[in-house]
Amino acid sequence: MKTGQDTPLNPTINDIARVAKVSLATVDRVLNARPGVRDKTVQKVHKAIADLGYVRDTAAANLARGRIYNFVFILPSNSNEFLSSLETQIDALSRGLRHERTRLSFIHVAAFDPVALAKAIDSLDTQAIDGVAILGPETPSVRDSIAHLKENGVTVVSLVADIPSSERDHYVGIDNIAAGRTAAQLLGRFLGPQQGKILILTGSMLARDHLERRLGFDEVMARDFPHLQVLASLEGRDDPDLIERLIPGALFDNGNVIGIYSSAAGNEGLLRFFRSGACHPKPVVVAHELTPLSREALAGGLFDAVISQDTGHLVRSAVRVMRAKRDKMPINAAQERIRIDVYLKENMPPE
Amino acid sequence: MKTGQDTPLNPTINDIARVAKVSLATVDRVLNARPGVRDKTVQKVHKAIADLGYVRDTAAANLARGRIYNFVFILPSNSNEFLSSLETQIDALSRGLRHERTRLSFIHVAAFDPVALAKAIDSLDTQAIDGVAILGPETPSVRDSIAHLKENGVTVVSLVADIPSSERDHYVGIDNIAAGRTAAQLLGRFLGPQQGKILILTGSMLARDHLERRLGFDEVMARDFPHLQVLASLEGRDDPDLIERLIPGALFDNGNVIGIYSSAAGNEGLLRFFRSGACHPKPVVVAHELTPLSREALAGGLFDAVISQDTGHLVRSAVRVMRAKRDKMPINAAQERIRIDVYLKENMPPE
DNA sequence: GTGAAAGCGCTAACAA
DNA sequence: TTGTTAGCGCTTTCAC
Repeated sequence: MKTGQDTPLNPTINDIARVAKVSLATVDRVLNARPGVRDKTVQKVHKAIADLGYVRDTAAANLARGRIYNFVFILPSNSNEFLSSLETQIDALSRGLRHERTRLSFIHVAAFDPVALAKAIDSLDTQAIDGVAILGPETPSVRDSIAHLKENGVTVVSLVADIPSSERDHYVGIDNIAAGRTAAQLLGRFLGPQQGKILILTGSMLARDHLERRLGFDEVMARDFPHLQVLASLEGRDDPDLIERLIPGALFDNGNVIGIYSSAAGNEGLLRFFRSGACHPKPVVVAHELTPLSREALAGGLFDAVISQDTGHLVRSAVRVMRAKRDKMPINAAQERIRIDVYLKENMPPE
Repeated sequence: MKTGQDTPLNPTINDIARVAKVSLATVDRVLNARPGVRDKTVQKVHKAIADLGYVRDTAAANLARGRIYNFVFILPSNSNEFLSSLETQIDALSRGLRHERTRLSFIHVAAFDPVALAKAIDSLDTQAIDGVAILGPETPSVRDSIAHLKENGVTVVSLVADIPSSERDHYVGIDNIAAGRTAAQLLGRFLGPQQGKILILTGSMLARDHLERRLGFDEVMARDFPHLQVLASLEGRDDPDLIERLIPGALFDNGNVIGIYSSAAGNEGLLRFFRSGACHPKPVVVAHELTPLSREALAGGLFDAVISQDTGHLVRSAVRVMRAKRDKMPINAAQERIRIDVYLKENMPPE
């Protein structure tokens, strides 16, 4: 055995109270940075904490506090499979967490609409809420609204698309540049030496995740596959109907499209187009997000690869991070890093 | 808002004691299936539990119990990057869990040696241990040793390679058949229409994970890529030196090897061979496990794809599962499913 | 500024 | 067979 040989019991607040020669209440005050303690006393306590290597037992703390964490997810009101999966996961986790003093809820805001998003954020009751997870565009008004949340002590995480210029505490989602690079690599390798054009479906130029994917995609295409010509992005606004209408024209105008990178939501439109039989030979397709529809497409050979992020992990991670930030506890970076999942029909998870 | 609208506080044992008209102690006895309660009383309590929808607060329970979970990992004494990563993760998690009443340790057993494994399991002090995670071969003696653990109330999970014929409580690891299928798909797609032979490096025929990978690999090769000829497995016993010695002969004997599936540990040997410059043109290579060495090979183009399982997830999942089983709590299947990660040089996680 | 004491939800002696 | 009571580690009144 290499670890856990001896079992020196962890010090408790009783120990530090004893060592610092103060009462439990005082230890608690400095632990929680509450006012009304003389500076000298604070020092004494901190010294004892450091000397004993004290780490607070959050489970016991929460039990005593009777605290209930209240977290809100703000999501686009758009309807697509990825979002409903996210919502399903929130509901499921919410049920599981009812018995761990944590309440989750979500609200909807018009997609790609920074003004509506800012308004929704501003309308939140900062007194009643401990943390907010935001999936939406990055604009000055959104940044301001986030700053306002932070001022009022609310923890903020960005979800799926980062808002790095804001004061958000953490970003929960994949590295979208790397995701775009991965898509390019797959498409390029699968196509082999043949020459032709690549069509890119995106959602909106306002969505940071979509932009970043395109960036990464172009970079690898230019570097490794110069014989493939990447066309301008088709903006589908994550809307299946719009996408279905746009595709035929784009394909016809350009000719010789041998690959498609569907980098946003709305796969349904693309699939409807394929199923109409209007496309021979079928281009190699790399799409995003594993959903019932994309699974089927993968299984049936309509999609060749799907790049995905696990919505369950996304939601669990957002909640863990918001809790940790709230408790001023450290987060485990490795556990919270959302993986860029690559799915072929062979490694799709069951169900 | 869709969820968490109202906040009906969860019932506690006080509530069920009141409803069932018994004392706290009796409720506790029923809850923990302790003896010495009249059947009729048990019924009453169960009814109250059901009526109120009571769910035990494990955090409070553990606090009161002062219980310390003691979990042991049994790992091959083999030295390779995957195993050391696993050990690093165990150590790291162990440190993090010191303050959550959980102690982790690991012991080493000669690799691919069922007798040594069974002996190691038998030598465990079942009184002092709450759970064991086992990474090793599946044989009758191992099964018996596991049965013995179970009889003594120890939770058992199999790790990385399943031992389905035993009474293990859970398997923590990837679906190795699907992993093999994925490798075949990648190799086949990357190679395109060219004809040639595929070399397979395996560890040991005793290792169930290795066997399953080969199974899945062959299935997809036969179905989708009949123009590729899959050779017999080269048994490298996860030993870099042995592998380096075996490869040249295998390549020479067969000729026209255009793809390699390195399905076990010991990538180092393969890489040393490549770096000796003895191989032109370099075959397309799909390997297993993301490690410092395989990262480098991926980045440098020596490996074309790496199939992996996250050792951090593996360890965390094993611990969560052992804890849940110990507490007779349900596990979240989705969270505990270990993903088959596919890495290209583009989507390697940082560091 | 500081401390004493009650209590969060549960368990475990010890009595009865 | 059942109940009483004193904690687990921490927070939070309410006094001093």
